[in-house]
Amino acid sequence: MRYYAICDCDSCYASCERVFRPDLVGKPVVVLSNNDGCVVARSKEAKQLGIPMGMPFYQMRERFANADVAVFSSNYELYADITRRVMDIIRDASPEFYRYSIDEAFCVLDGMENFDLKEWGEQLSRRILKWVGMPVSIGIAPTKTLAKCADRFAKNYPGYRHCCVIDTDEKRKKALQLFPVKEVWGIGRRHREHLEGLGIMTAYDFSMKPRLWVKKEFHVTGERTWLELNGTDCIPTEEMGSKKSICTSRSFPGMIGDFTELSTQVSNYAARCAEKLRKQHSVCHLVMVFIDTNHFRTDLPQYEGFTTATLLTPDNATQSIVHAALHCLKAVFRKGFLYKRAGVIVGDISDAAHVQTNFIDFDAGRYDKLHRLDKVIDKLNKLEGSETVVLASQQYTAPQGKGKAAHFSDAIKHDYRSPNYTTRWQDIIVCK
DNA sequence: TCTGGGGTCCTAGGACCC
DNA sequence: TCTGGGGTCCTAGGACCC
Repeated sequence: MRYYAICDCDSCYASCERVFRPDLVGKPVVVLSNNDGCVVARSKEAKQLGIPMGMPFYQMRERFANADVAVFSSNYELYADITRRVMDIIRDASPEFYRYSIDEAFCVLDGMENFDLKEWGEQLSRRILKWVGMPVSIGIAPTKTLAKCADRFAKNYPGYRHCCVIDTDEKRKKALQLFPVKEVWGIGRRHREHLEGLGIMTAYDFSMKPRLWVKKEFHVTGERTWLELNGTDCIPTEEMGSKKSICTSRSFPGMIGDFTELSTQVSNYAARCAEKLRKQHSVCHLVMVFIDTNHFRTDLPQYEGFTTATLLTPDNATQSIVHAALHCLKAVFRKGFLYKRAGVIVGDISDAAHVQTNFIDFDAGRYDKLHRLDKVIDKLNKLEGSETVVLASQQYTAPQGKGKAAHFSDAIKHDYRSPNYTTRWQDIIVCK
């Protein structure tokens, strides 16, 4: 019998913040989205206070102060570094590893027939807590969906000591009977409404429905979930290959009506996409740009613009992507609206090693130059911090002598950001 | 004043082809 | 009155995930 383990950081962002703030252990902690917009992560204590996910910060500010909730702006540099350390430990401890998201990884536990899986999981969780300071829960079962259920038990009941194993049919049935159907991996809001409307409340109720009925009502994805709950392993362990599309988008702290200012933002997002492409050794053929007005401001005229451009030759050079994105922006921009959000998506992604050069656009010298330039820029930005070197179009100097050129990162509000303890020398902790 | 960001897969329906 | 049938590809939108 094959087993899967899901290893999942508990309240990941909040726990990352606590790694260097042990005084906050046991206290409510929340992490905010970009621009300190809304709550995107909560510690267990914050959840117990009834703070909902996605709640706008400005509506909670007072309540947070009263309840002594520690508030942090999101610090993805810190979270990326802490979780990388966690993932390294999991990778070392498991036969086959695949990272599923920033805070989760699946392991395929082949060849561990002689191991006590419960003991293995408990040890791994203890090791990560000791070495990195991150609490991790582990669920182990014959399918990924059941492992996710087990993980939930490991998280919610301290008696499991951070690891829950479903390895018999009795345990499976008992777990599913205690498990609300809406919390099953793969059951979202729409399916939940549908199921609960039919009186199907637990994962067990769902698992007992006839397979054909499930397929008719919930299509192949619902059928897969049903099979997995019944113990049939059918969600493929995909190779964490290259992404098929890459998106960089932001909401602005205020609103932007000026084309030049907007084009600075779009240039930055395009440059980020190009960087991400190079990092996974890919090129894209398609560049897409969208701009949206603030849909909360129903008193203002609304507009959502979206347009695409195809590159003559698939590419990942910053200059090429930025050029295409600005071309899109010109096409989609309408004067007279105040924009709140913009983004660049690159799609039709393929391997950089197999680029077919287009004859019309054939200029090997130009490509070679751009790519060498990007290599140097990437290196400098890695060494000296991102956005040390940027294209001119990424720099916007505000008119009327507002003074300083607005940098990409400066455009985002983050009043409660913690130091980058592990990635910047100037932020390193000093013992006094 | 202030309301996140980044992905995947599946399906239905239209365009188009023979 | 009578006006085929079957296949593929593409795209928009829905649903889900973290």
